[in-house]
Amino acid sequence: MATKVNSEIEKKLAEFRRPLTVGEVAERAGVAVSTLHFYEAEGLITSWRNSGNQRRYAREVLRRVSVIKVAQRTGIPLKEIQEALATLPEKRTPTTEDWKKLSARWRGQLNERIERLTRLRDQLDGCIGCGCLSVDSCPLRNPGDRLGQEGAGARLLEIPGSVVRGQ
Amino acid sequence: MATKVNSEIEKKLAEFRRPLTVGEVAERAGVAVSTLHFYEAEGLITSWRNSGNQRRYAREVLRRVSVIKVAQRTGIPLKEIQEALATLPEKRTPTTEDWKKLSARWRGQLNERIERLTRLRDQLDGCIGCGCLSVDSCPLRNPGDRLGQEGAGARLLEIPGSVVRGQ
DNA sequence: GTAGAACCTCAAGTAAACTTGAGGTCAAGA
DNA sequence: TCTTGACCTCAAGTTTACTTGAGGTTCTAC
Repeated sequence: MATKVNSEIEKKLAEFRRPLTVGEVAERAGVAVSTLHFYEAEGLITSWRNSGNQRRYAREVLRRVSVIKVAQRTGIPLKEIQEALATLPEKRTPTTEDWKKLSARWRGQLNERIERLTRLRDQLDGCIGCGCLSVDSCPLRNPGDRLGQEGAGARLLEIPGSVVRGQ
Repeated sequence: MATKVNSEIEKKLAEFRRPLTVGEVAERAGVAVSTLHFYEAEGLITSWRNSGNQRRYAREVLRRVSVIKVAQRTGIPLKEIQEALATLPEKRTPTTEDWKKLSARWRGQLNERIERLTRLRDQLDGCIGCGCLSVDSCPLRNPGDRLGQEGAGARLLEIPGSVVRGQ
């Protein structure tokens, strides 16, 4: 009897530990299969291959993908996310502590973004309609923080060239 | 004597009304010349040509460019900025009231973005390090607002395909 | 054992917002 | 007049984060 119960438990354990296919990861993580291919190529996640050359994933990858998406929503570019993830231990499965460090790292950036946007909103209220926008002293026209303004998109657009040489 | 003073004043007025070249606009607005070409091609600003086919700008363009840049920093994509600017009167020079309408329109969006980021930060604090990230009930993994998340970059990245079919 | 779903690779395409380059014209000062 | 800097056009390149497509293999269930 006991052996029967044990084998049941083992079955479940085995199922739980069973590696995931790309399709499964895509489904559960809510991303496209092509995205997983892409993340792997960029070194954000890893996998191994089965005998037929198909990708297999450890369950841990689900959390990784979640973290990637959360970080992206805060406006952090993939490259930075990759760097942050690279600080996670490779040998052992990352612990709660490991993840918390990442969280702390990103929380600061998020706060900065929020502050910048808040300042911008306050200035927008007072500034955009008035005459000062056409004058050099307007805070909107000459923001102190000219680099790394806004998320991946805007950051890309404001660093190279135009802003460096002007503004 | 009076005529001399008058001619001085007229000189200054003429100087003030003198149309600007691309180079001048670029310098004063803090953008690259190529950016102005680009904005013009996209219908964000206008110019006329002199006899030698060079662009000339009304001074008003400086304010327009400022507004464009401010709007961009709030995370509004150029296309939307173009649409908003298109609501400005073409015949007369836009008044303070005209600009205020734009400001109001964008302030709402800015507020939304700030709120979303703030929620995200609060969730990040409680969530990323805990176990719930791997579970479907985690707010970070299943944010209620899946569309139009974040600025131009992220919005682009989250609308098409992957998210629609998953998450 | 075979159909059909799922997977593989690699190249190319997409979107936004510009920049860079080539090849040529225009304007202002010595 | 001549040189040099500022302009012009148009095509192509850049970055991020993926997606799409073509052409081919593997898995799974009947």
